[in-house]
Amino acid sequence: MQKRVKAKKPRARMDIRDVARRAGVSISTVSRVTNGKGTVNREMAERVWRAVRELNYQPDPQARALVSGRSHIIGLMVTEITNPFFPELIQCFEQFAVESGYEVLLASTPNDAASIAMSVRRMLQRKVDGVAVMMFGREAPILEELATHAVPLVVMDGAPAFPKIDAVRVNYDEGIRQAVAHLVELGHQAIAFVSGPLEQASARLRREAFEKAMRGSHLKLRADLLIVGDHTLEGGMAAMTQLLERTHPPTAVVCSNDLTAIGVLHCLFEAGKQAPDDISVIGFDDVHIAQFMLPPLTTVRMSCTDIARAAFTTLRHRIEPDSARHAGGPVETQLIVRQTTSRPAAEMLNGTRSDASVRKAQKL
Amino acid sequence: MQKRVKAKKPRARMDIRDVARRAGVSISTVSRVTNGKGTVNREMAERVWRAVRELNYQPDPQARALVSGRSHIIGLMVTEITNPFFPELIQCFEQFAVESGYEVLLASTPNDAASIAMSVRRMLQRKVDGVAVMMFGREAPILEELATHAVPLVVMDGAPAFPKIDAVRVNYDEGIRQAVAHLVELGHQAIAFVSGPLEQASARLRREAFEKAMRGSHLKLRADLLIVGDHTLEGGMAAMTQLLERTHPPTAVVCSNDLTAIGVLHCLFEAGKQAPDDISVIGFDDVHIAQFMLPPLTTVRMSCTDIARAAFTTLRHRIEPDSARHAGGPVETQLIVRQTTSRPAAEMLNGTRSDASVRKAQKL
DNA sequence: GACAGGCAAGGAAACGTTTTCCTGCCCAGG
DNA sequence: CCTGGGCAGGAAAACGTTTCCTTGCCTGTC
Repeated sequence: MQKRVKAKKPRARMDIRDVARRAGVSISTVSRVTNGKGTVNREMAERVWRAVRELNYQPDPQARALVSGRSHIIGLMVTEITNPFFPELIQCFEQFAVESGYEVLLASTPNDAASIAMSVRRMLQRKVDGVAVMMFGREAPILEELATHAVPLVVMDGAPAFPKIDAVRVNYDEGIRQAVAHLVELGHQAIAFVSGPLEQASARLRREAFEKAMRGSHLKLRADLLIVGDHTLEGGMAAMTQLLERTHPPTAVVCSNDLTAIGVLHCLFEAGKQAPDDISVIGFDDVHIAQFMLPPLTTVRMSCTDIARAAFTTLRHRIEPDSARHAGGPVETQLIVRQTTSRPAAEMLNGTRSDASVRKAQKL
Repeated sequence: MQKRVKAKKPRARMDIRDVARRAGVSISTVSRVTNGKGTVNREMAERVWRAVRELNYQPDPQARALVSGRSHIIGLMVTEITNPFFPELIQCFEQFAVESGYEVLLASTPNDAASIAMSVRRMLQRKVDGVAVMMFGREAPILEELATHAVPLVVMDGAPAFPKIDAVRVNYDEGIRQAVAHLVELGHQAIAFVSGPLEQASARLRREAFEKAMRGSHLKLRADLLIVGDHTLEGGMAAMTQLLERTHPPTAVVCSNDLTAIGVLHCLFEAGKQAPDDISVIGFDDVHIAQFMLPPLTTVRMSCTDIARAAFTTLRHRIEPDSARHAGGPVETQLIVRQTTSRPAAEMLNGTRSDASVRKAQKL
């Protein structure tokens, strides 16, 4: 009776019962063997594994989840998926997850409370084992709801919004310090900063890093050169427009992310100016496309692989306390000098405006 | 006995039994009501719905999937998630999916056979109700394996690789015809085309569209101006490098996607030239960032919303035959003229090379 | 030598649904 | 008046696992 004589439908998938039958053991034993829980005889385990291989048995995740309560799915919540940094991050994260036998459920929500709440609901309903969130403005409601349900959580871009929440720590200070130092060395004195939306922890942290860096130099921090943007291309344009209207415009601007910097570059272009001749520009993230800008963008690099790894490892450690905890310190950042920075034009130092071509002549 | 006196753990989630009890009906009735299957008394249905609302009952997807065999999850397989067109597409797709009560399982695989096979396995294991694939080189193995398991499938970028597979149709011809016509009108005669990897259906289709468009003009199609690229920034650079080495270089180049065009722009920059003065450049996709290039990229727009909608609707129609089928024809494409195209420099028409600054003078 | 204790393995309950089967019931048609 | 058929709704089976409980056996200790 090993094979049914009149098997009407050759069942698509192998059952745990099939394995048990083939190995000549009970299904409990098969379960114990495949999950590595409990104690089993060596030789018997061997038989089970062989049967598993021969039948190409793969347990049904749904059934498994139903009884164990663990879905082996990790939720990944992002806003602004349009920011090219995110796809890179998502890909890395997914890779780590898959390697460890997890699946990734994506929620790319608009940044309004209603959508976010909806996404959280969906995650909860699917019984995700953990959630990684990226770049939210107001993460409080999420954290609350997820915490209520005891879902492990990690925020990927900075501040531990609540003491109990894991966060991957990023050393924003160093990269931005390098950026400012680089500009100072080139002779800049009026340096502007275009931040992201300040509800975002990462945006706040970056701005604070800038302020710290400025305090560390001999330069004074001019409040009129601190613009709050929104981490988008359009935001970058708007910010630069404001900056150009200042009576004493900056000679350099550092941006909270690359998208903003690209927007700034574009604004300059529309105003008939360009980096670095008229104004030096520095971005943040080192998105892949940054080096293809015209001219290639000087920016601060932050490794998405590092962030993804840190996030996943921390999360996994919460889910399976036996797994390795994240080793190593914060994710480091580092200035990459390309071609949007140079010495400020001489007359700009006096705070007067002038025509770019004239300045070029002077530089020669 | 409505409330248990000594409820030890207030169960996190409401059960179908709780609803049944509260509504004073059997669980079968609750199931029938919430799924809209079978026939139920109006007034009784009302009672059930009220109980559902009051208890905030949400059925457990795992249990539901276990018995019904349908997971309400749709797999989304993409390669090259780095291409900024994809995030936009993903977001749209997810939105449509969520609106219809589906979840999206993301698989952003490298483009090698092993990874793809693995992703397919994962999808199968999770019992996805359908799969949408985007931009694969060799989709054959996927299609085969998925077809074996009778999983509905839609390919999002073009050719119906197999007669039985759904595909969202895109009218590549029109946009590219407009692009070529635009260049012809400006007076270009030597027009190059940088294609994507030809294993990709969409890349082939776009190239054929270009050939068709050229045949439709009085221009002759020069084989030495047909470069095959790979849809990446680096590929665009490499292609332009080749083109510049031609004894009779083109005065205009149309690219199979925006990334390629941006690579081309960058190559020009490194060679001390620039669009459109030295060479006109046209992209394809109209990625959001295209308009922020310096100068803003002339390109062919293809709506990611349209594609996502078409893909999801077709897929859903396969999954639930009662749902609406996709209405409307192919997704249309359309030239967006920005600033990387202009009349060719006079002396370029003779096929000689010259210095850009000299040419600028001539133009005045 | 009896008995406690641990270990290996099987049996069966449980997880939360959908779906099949079955039982009344009402109504219409002969 | 009897009967067949459809409809509303309940009981129970099924889905494929994990996990708890039990049993038998072996070992070491008093």
